[in-house]
Amino acid sequence: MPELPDVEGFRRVAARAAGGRVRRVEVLDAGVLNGVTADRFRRGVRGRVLGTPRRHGKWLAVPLRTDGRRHRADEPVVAFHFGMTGGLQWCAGGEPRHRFDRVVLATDRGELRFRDMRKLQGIRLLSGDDELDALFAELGPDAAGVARPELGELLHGSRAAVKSRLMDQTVVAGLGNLTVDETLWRARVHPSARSDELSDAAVGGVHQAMRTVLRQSSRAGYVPGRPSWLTGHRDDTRAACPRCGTRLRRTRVAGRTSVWCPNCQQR
DNA sequence: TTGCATGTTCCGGA
DNA sequence: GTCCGGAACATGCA
Repeated sequence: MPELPDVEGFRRVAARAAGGRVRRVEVLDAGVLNGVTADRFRRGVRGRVLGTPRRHGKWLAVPLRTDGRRHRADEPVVAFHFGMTGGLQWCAGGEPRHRFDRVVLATDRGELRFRDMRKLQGIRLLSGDDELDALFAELGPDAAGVARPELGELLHGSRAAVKSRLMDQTVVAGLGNLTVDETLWRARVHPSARSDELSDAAVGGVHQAMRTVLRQSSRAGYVPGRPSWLTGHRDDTRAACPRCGTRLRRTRVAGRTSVWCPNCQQR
């Protein structure tokens, strides 16, 4: 599931764990650790206090501290990426483990559990803020905060299909297949339209639609399948456009299944 | 059994 | 050399 809104939900989950000291680190499947051994991960995290979580795009960073009230720049940071199937859970009541729980950070107050079926990206242990900054520097601006003029420059900088441009995390960070389809449908822009050929009005429409989609989805912690949204109709191969009633189309754009309305979103 | 999945990365052709 | 689209990746499910 995880796109920006889902990760925003995971940030709120992690915020519940903030302030807790990690008493025990359980690596149930080291396959989710990226660039760090289970041993080193355990040693790096155990005994430290979980700080205020920070999200950029689809990444979630949890700074750690040992003593004192604040995380210092030279203290480690745990960075989570959830791939397509990952998630974070806060369990304070001794709930039973899930079969896809891969890493558990147990504090005095409860457990933060990283759950992931497919193990595509996983967890990194960064040595400090420099490494975190370097990681985030590879990404474009966060989609929830990008300003319209900047989005215009980013979109106009490429001849690629607007959908693949918006999905490119080094251009704008946080959008995925669902949020992009929803955004383009709202903005009435064809997913295969060339990014550099979008009019200023189209860029403005994309920007506004993106902000609305992300704001409302982030509040829920997922992209809602409301009747008035496109997302609720993705799985129905015969669904009609919620806006005009035309039969929706499903094609592959930028290598992913894309749902769009041939009437509302003309090239 | 087959195809598909809301993630990223890598390869090859234009 | 750069850019872009598609395949590949690992795993479970409909």
